[in-house]
Amino acid sequence: MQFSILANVKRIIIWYGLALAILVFLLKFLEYRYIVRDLSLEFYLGVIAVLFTTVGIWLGLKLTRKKVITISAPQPSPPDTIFQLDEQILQQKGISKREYKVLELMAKGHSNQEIADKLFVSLNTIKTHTSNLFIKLEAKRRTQAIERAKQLRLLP
Amino acid sequence: MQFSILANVKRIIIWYGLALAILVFLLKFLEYRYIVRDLSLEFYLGVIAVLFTTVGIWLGLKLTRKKVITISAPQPSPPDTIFQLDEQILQQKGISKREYKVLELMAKGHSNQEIADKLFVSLNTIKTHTSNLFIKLEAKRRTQAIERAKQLRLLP
DNA sequence: AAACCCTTCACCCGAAAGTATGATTTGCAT
DNA sequence: ATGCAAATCATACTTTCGGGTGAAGGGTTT
Repeated sequence: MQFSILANVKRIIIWYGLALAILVFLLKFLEYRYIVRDLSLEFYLGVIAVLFTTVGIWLGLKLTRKKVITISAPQPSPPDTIFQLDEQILQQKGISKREYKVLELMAKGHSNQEIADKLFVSLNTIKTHTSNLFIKLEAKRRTQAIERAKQLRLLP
Repeated sequence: MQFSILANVKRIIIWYGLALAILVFLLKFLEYRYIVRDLSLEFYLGVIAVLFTTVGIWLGLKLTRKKVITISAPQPSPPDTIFQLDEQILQQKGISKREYKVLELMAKGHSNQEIADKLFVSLNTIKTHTSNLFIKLEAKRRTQAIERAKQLRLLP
């Protein structure tokens, strides 16, 4: 929500006053022409109340529109710019193909065991790869390695 | 979190009618006692209008706060690179401010201890936050939580 | 006042991650 | 063939994570 609230308030007040004036005029007009005394004060009050409650609700909604939630809006993830791997940096950092594969799976949130299963190697092998990755990416943790890799355009 | 809308509406209507009745009574009473014809119809209308606009705004706020009304607003997500946090999803997932702060620092590659130091709280507190985050993001690991959060547009 | 959420913190325990070191095999280049 | 990097695996050990549970205080809503 990026618009001036103050600017809008002024307009709202103007509209508010205008609506009120028109309404009063309309009622006066009707009162002395057609309906006259058939309708009691209670009726008028009711009409006004309902009308302005509606206005109020509308205002309330408008003012807090940002808080309205969406029930189902699954983001179809990346409509982003097409990711282009920077292989130069890959070579520059001395990251091998296998290590990069591990890095990818790591970034997807897989555990070492899951990566091992996916690549049909042992857990220890993955540990070795990750350890080497951390050294080459100057990271202490996998989350740090992932962040580093994204900054280096090694990951989308 | 869903709850009975109908039950609330019934109560609101009752209160609404009651307030209206009381107001009418009050006005009638005043009309024939003290103020009488000094005040014009316009004045009454104005008072009623303002009053019920207030009620309306209050209602609007209450309704939106309770998330009863849902208006889907699927944003097309402009091709620019500026990250726009999707607060709707944040609320939808029930992620608190503190939890989000932790999530941010987590995504930057910090350990729980580092996050604790940065936020001046204990390690155990961060552990609680992360645990709750994993539940809310349906993740088993921090790397998975980060990946999930990025897909949900909660993180750049 | 009661119910509820957020934030904070604690303790325990098991699982996963990370460190260090060493070994074997394979493919590729000198 | 020799040397070397890559890939594989192992053992042992430390650190970090994560799950489960409980609880206290502050704030808001009912």
